[in-house]
Amino acid sequence: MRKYDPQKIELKWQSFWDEKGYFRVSEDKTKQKYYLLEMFPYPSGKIHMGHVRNYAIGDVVARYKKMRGFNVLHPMGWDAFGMPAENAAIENKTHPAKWTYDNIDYMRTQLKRMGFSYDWDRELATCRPEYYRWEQLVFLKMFKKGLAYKKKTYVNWCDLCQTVLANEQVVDGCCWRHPGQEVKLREMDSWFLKITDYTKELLEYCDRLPGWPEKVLTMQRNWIGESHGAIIRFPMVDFDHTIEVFTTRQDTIFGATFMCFAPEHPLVKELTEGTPYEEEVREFVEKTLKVDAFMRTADFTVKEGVFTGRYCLNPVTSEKMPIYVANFVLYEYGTGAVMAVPTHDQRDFEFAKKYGLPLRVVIKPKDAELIEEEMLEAYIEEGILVNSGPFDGMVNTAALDRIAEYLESIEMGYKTINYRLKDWGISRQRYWGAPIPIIYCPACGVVPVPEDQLPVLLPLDLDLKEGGKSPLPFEPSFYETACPLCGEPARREADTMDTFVESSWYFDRYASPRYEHGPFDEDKVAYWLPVDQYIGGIEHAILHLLYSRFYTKVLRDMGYLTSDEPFTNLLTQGMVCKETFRCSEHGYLYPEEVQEGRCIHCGSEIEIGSSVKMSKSTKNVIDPQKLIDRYGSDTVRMFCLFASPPERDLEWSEEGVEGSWRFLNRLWRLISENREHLFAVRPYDGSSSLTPVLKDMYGKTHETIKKVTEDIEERFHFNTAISAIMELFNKVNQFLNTVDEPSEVDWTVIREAVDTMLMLLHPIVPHITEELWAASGNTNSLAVLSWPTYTEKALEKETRLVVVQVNGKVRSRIEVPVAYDDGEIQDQALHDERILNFTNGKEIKRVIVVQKKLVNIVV
RNA sequence: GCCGAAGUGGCGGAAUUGGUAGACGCGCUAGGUUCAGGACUUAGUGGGUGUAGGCCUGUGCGGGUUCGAGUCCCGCCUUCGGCACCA
Repeated sequence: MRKYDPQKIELKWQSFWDEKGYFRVSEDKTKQKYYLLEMFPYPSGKIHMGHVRNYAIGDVVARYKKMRGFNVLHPMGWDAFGMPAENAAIENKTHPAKWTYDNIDYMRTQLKRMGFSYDWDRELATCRPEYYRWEQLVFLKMFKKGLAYKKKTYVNWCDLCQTVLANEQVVDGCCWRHPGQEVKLREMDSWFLKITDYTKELLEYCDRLPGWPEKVLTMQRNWIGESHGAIIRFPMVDFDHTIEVFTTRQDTIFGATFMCFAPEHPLVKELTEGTPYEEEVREFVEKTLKVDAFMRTADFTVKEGVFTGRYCLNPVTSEKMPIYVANFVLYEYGTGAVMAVPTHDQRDFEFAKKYGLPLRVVIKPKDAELIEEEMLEAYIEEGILVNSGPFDGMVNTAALDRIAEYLESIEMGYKTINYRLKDWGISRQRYWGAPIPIIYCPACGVVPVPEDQLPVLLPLDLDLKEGGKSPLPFEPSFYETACPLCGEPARREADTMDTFVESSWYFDRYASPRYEHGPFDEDKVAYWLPVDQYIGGIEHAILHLLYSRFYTKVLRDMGYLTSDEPFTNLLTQGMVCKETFRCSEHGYLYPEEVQEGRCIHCGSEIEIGSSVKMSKSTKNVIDPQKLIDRYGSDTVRMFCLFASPPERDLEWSEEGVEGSWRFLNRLWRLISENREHLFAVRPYDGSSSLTPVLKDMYGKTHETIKKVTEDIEERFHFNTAISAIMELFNKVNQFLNTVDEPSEVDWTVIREAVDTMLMLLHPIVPHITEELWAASGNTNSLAVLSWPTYTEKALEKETRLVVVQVNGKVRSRIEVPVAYDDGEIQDQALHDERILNFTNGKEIKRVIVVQKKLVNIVV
């Protein structure tokens, strides 16, 4: 046989699998289904190491499950709408559609070159009308159910994106796509999806997803942000309104001495209009809103506010409380207004001190007094209620419920739960997205596009505008239409949907991707869904994974789906990381711009930075295509799986890739050099008796099957699975190195070991294993073969190793017949020569024998 | 501040239920092969110490439980991730 030439054999087997159609699946009720899905890629241009790792992990599981007899659905598609396409199109003077479809074509060949076992017949791209028409249909159904609505409100705006962002897309007060680009609040008309209708279920089901990492569930729980408290009503003085406030501290109600509004609160304008305070309040509101979200919400920002000239009444003390507008009150949280209790809340305390507002202690420590004038900070510990009427003397935490009930009895409030989660803003003022199927008629108002007029096509014959502004509102051929109700001229909605809408249901569409009579063929969806195993990056812990859960529940309630949750099991793989190179002249450098520790542009010494996620901005990227060209995809796959367990970050290592390459070459040589011998015998079947060395190899083979099966099945720990196979390989190799002329029986045992290795390695490195499998005389394809099973008999041994400790320290290891019981083992251990050195002349206090594995002698 | 995860050789990482710490791979050292390099191959490789059999020590730090602790308990430290003027 020739030497290992991955380029040749990999292409050969890829077309073999393709021609045989091994990975095309249909609903087969006689088999157990297994839906394995990796997060679909954005067609950014070419695949990166993150994709390779994600899809290598998924492919092992898919191929393994197939070998285990499951009917495996393993689809692939493209998350194809989104801004990068527009930006690239403007830059390269092309069209987002062309850019996107070209990228898809290239990336598809790359994925095929990796040998992933996808059912390519199910491929979908979300930018195709055949896909987004159903998204528009579901939107209309949501609109009719009141789950999609439009409102004018303050939204997050990114200047670079030229669009609105959802709350989930704001990270540290900045745009998620543009770190450092501060998000501004802007008052706009926007479409929202009512995810808050499902808040409780989304939260409750966090406890019913045992297959999800605790980390992701915690992040989702945090994001939903449940807090138990009460709504309290404050009647206003000389103004016909009652202010409602949410608080978790209703126990402090007797100490509430003033009220604060968020600057965005619509009531602020009403309260001050035409009063002497109007001007000052307006100035303050404007000034505060100009400050970006991050600075405004930083805890070092000084608490500031301005008096509105209005008062309300404390519902339990009837005391007059001045109403302020304050920068620290968040409009998005609670009701946008807070009751201020300066004695027991630090923010309120600072605010009261600054503006000379009254303080009243209502909680005191158990064994001390608190005097308002002497307080230097708010008292926030547990304590005893004082100045609280009928509640005096109670422990404040115990009084929470009682005070809520009291407020309820006087109709001044009620117990409630508040959530941080807000409705999902999906309007985007961008071009490359799915049009929102709505028409505005001067006479009839907001009118949904009739379902039989779907899809509302995104026009492709447009020129993009510099800076990213959408051309849709400027394109009469798009926005000019007739009202479906009255037939008069009307205007189309020109906003498109957030691309996260497309990715919230694509996994359902894979069940029937070509279905033309609705979003889903219900029988097929019922067969395949939910996804049994979902695999992707942790960065989607709240965004995509929360939206998808919400959509699943909406689609279920519309009757499309029967499952409550989209993904039964979730694996969040770690990032691929690499150190960075930096030149004082040229900034970050690509690895190829560095030679012998120097910048190839200026020759100055480079600075090596710590290992961070591979990204274009830090230029610490490795192009997987170059690796494939050099080593083949099997080596790349193996490296990704061997270097670390999937949930952990993967540290890039050139030497590590070399190691995988060397192993595959050794495997190739082992089989090609012994091909005739292997070819001539059948694998050992366990019937004839074996020499101890051969019995050892036979046992090791079956141990390896057990270990690898458990590692893949139970833990997805492919790194240890590969280690185990390497151990078996080393054993076979060592045998061949020490025995000059192996006998026929020897070869049968070797053949079994080699066959087993190829079967176990197949999901990891499918091409080389197919080639070697065929080369050693097998006629069937590994891709459709059954996963090997181990026999208990093979694991049985004649002797076992027992560790002997004296006072917990290992002093000897003895080989005993397996038939020995604990007493016989103990006896032999006590008479062991090495052990006698430690026990001679000492009193043996105690001897512990553990599971025939270990003896500990206490002297 | 709250919540979560993690800390093991020169490096990536093993040790699944408390029972041989460092599997497997990389790197390194020495030898073989080679004109040389690479590739391949043999042996070694936590630290300390001894001519040697060996001994001592060792899983972030300090305690504890146990015959026995990387693993369990208590108290810290560090790193990473999430949430956070959340009322």
